[in-house]
Amino acid sequence: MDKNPLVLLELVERLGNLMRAESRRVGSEEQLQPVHVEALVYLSKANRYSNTPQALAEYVGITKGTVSQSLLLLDRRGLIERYQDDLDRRVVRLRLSQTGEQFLYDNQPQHSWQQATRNISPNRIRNAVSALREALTTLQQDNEGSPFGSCQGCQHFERLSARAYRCGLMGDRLSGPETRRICWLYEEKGSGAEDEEE
Amino acid sequence: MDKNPLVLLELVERLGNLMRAESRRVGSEEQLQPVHVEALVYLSKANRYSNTPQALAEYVGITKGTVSQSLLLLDRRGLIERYQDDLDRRVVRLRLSQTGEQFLYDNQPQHSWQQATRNISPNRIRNAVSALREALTTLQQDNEGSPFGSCQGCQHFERLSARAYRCGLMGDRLSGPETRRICWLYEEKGSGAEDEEE
DNA sequence: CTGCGTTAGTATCGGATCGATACCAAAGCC
DNA sequence: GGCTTTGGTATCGATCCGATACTAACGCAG
Repeated sequence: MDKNPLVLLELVERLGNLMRAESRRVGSEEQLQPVHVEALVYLSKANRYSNTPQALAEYVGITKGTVSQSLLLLDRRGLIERYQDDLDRRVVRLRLSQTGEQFLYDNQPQHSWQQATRNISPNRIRNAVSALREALTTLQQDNEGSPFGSCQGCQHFERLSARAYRCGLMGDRLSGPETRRICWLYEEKGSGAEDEEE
Repeated sequence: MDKNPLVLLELVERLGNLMRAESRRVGSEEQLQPVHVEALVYLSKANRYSNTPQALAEYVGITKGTVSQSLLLLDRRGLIERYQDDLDRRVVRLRLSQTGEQFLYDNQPQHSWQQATRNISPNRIRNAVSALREALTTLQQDNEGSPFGSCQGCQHFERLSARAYRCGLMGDRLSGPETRRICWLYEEKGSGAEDEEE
């Protein structure tokens, strides 16, 4: 009786479908497609290494060409701002505009989810998170995809002092809040060797 | 620090995106879109109450018109069969054809997921399933959506004897395997009062 | 600095999804 | 028989999405 993993898959897919429908509902009054809402939510959580079209494309799983179109639309609507990177003038950096922030604040795409999970004990949620995180990590490795994660658990993360952090890969100082955002350079803390217990 | 639910949402959405990408990959050689693969997988798990275009539409979260198109395509390709219901001649019943079964068997859309979850202990998976199931139930209630579930946990499920089951709502006898398929008439067993422990 | 390969992003095109609307046929109910 | 409701289908227009080709900037070698 080892079909519990498939049951889990079914739940994940179905919840994903429902939340996509929710994105559709939220965006419909502003004529936004689900993928646009997803992009806005992503940008609200991206850090300085992941706020580019490329990272967004990889995150949502579509090609950079398509993402480029969506970003043009969001820019025309004034929901995001695009500006050039200082060092590498090829890369475009993205951030939510004031209007974009307001849109998310007004529409709360995640509200129904928070309602739906409010009666689940923190402990069970932590357990579920840990199980799904493991599935995600393995899945990403198998697909050669980029990782996406936040500083906790990243092997490049360094703590300089009580409230000063640093990314060892890029060498940048990081603020406390920034260490909790989505990063594109995330690499699982290998802790030396792999555990291979049966 | 109660943002764990949002972390869970992020994981669910990202895993959903990855599995959708997987569906795209699986279907690409047969020129099938992700939604077609999803439909085939759904039909492989649907029971006698849920193998209709309507139920499928509700399950994947798109309109019945769109689903109708997809089903026409799958029919033309010989992956599914459509036949009329005996009692209500408006309703169309769907089932996988031999070719459709073979397609799923050859391509194993769920293979990468099973790989990704093979090292997660059954216990953690069970916990995750239970937490997500609760989220799903609440979400569906809030959205007035149909439930979708299998007989275990459904209030209409009756056990006649060791190996004989029955759906109390429809009055039909059910075989053992059928009690594990996806049903559209699922209603959560209320069990009187809710547990509200902290 | 010149040339060459690589990378980030954009533009364009065609195929396909998707929602909206209208439509048809069967069922249920007086 | 009429009337409403329900399950599916057909058509249309908007939009996404992948594929391809393209531009501009970086990096490196010499």
